Amino acid sequence: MGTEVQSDVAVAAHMFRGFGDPTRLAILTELLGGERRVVDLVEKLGCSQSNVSGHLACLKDCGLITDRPEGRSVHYRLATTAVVDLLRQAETLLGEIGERVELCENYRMPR
Amino acid sequence: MGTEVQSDVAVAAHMFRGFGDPTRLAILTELLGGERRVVDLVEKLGCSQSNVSGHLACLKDCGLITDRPEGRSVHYRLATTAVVDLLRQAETLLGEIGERVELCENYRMPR
DNA sequence: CGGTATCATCGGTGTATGCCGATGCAAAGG
DNA sequence: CCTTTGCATCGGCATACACCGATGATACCG
Repeated sequence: MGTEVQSDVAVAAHMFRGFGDPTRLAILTELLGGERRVVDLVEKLGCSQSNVSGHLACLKDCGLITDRPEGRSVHYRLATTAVVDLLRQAETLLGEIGERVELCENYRMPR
Repeated sequence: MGTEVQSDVAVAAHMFRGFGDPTRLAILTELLGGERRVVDLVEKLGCSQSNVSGHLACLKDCGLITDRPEGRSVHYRLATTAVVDLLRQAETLLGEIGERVELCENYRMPR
């Protein structure tokens, strides 16, 4: 019982971590606009292709996104509307505490 | 606009990271049951008091929780119902992809 | 006043992970 | 075939950060 809750918390934290990286979140946000190819995301985000592919693999394994291979390219999209709902709820929360979050420096090294 | 979106993404990712640590998420989950003292959380979570205090400071600075000093003890609680809503939405999402998340090993979790 | 309880903060450490360039690999096109 | 294009994966750093024990700081109690 107690351990089960612990496990649930661990899984939930794992999922939140999927959203907790700027690059991954930028990918998810971009996918709000519909399917995107890897090369499109690379151009949009301005980071390396290997980096984007790595994050896509993570998001896919986590079940947050789905892929649709087509010829040489692979199209990615959000796996479920529940992801959209969570992002929208996050926007709501940010509307209330957004300023605070920016000020939080407890776990943020200067360099 | 573009840079603004980037900034928003960074802030949102920062907030998600608040939920993305097992200990912090366990704290937030425990606070779903109402106000808790630090010592209560320490006993419940079974980790060091300094660790709990550190996470509480982070969550507080991020605006996710609020504190209410009372004598020697400090009572913590969720700052807004929007936090509750986000946690509930996360449960919904986990209900759909929870199994997948457990299998994701691209970016391991800290122990 | 000492003594104790509650919590915050500091210093140090180990590790997870975000990043890149290089490489591997499959699908189109000539 | 050979080349090009689109992705995935590997090897390797660099560092953010989660953790603990020790130390302060404050309020309560005898």
